[in-house]
Amino acid sequence: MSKKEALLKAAENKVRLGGYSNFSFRELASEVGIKSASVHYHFATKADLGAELAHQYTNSFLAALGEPSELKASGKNPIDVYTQLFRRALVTDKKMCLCGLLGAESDSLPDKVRLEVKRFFNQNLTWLSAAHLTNGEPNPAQAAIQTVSLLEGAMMISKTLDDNSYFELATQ
Amino acid sequence: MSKKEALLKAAENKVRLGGYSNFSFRELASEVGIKSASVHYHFATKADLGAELAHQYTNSFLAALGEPSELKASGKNPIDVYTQLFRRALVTDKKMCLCGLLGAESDSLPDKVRLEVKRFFNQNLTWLSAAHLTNGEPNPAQAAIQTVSLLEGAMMISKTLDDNSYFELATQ
DNA sequence: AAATAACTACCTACTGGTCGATAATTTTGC
DNA sequence: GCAAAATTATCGACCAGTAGGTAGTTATTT
Repeated sequence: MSKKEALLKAAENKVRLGGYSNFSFRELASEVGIKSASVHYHFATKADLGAELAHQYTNSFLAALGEPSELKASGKNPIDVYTQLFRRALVTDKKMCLCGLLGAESDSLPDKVRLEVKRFFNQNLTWLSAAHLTNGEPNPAQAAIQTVSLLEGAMMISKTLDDNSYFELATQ
Repeated sequence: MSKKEALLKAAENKVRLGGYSNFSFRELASEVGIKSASVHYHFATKADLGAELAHQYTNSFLAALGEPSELKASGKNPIDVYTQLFRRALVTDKKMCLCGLLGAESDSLPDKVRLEVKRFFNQNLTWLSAAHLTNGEPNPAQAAIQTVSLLEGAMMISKTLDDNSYFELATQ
């Protein structure tokens, strides 16, 4: 893993625990074994780092999902696959969704970061609409916003109450 | 309004836009017309201020709701009343739910603040369970976590995408 | 020679928090 | 009724620590 990748990974962990202001160049640098000034070589500003982090997070997230039509073709319910991805983030990583956290504080985010968070949710809604459409839902757009809202909310509350059974109950 | 109340109000506005780290003693002080050192007279530490803020927010929120049984008795659906309170926060205040935002970053919060955020959700779940029970829901506890999850999630996404129609679609 | 990736040293701004002092007010004891 | 004591609410000055960011330098690799 390159230093740049290591910096992004370290930043992701911090942001998913406490938001955009929960990481500093000094902390990231010391975690990957360089100096804070060197972080500026890889990312000109903190906003650039945050934006690239959200961008790659979105890409990884969508890549992990696959295509709704292909999931359906292989006998899976794409909504279950989507739910499972959130569950893994909560249960395995024990962390919030990166964009769920950044979205909550989006009013105070630098423009380029906020833009990437918007991209995350727009892409998710597109994916979910397609998924609900293949499931024969009468109103896929509505089902899409309801699915992602429920999952983001249930994740946040389960984290807050430190009890994953709330997530299970909400998604059951 | 006393200086202390003004400080809490100023802090609420900041936190609801960008979380716990989005306010400083200096900012609050200058907004209410005192010096930052004087803020420490009213609140020993930042954590104390944050905890009292979340505590009062929870109390106001529950007071604004009223009792599920009384709402039902006066011909209202308590779940609609609950939804309406969230809608008002989003549409009128144009801000996130204080505890929705703090909950998302609860891993990085001082203990006493996190405790108050937990209290908010525990009280909300109790209220919602009672409300769904009066509505004759077969599984009130499940309906309760689903209701609050959907509302918190829809609020966050509507804020992020800067389009309240997502909230309307999700709650319709 | 140029690009890459790091460094040391430094800057200004801001953070939460502490200190002792100072008025103005309120409470208490005689 | 009044003086002493205590409480309330503020201040300026200061502190150590951290923030993001910059300038100029040094190796290493291409």
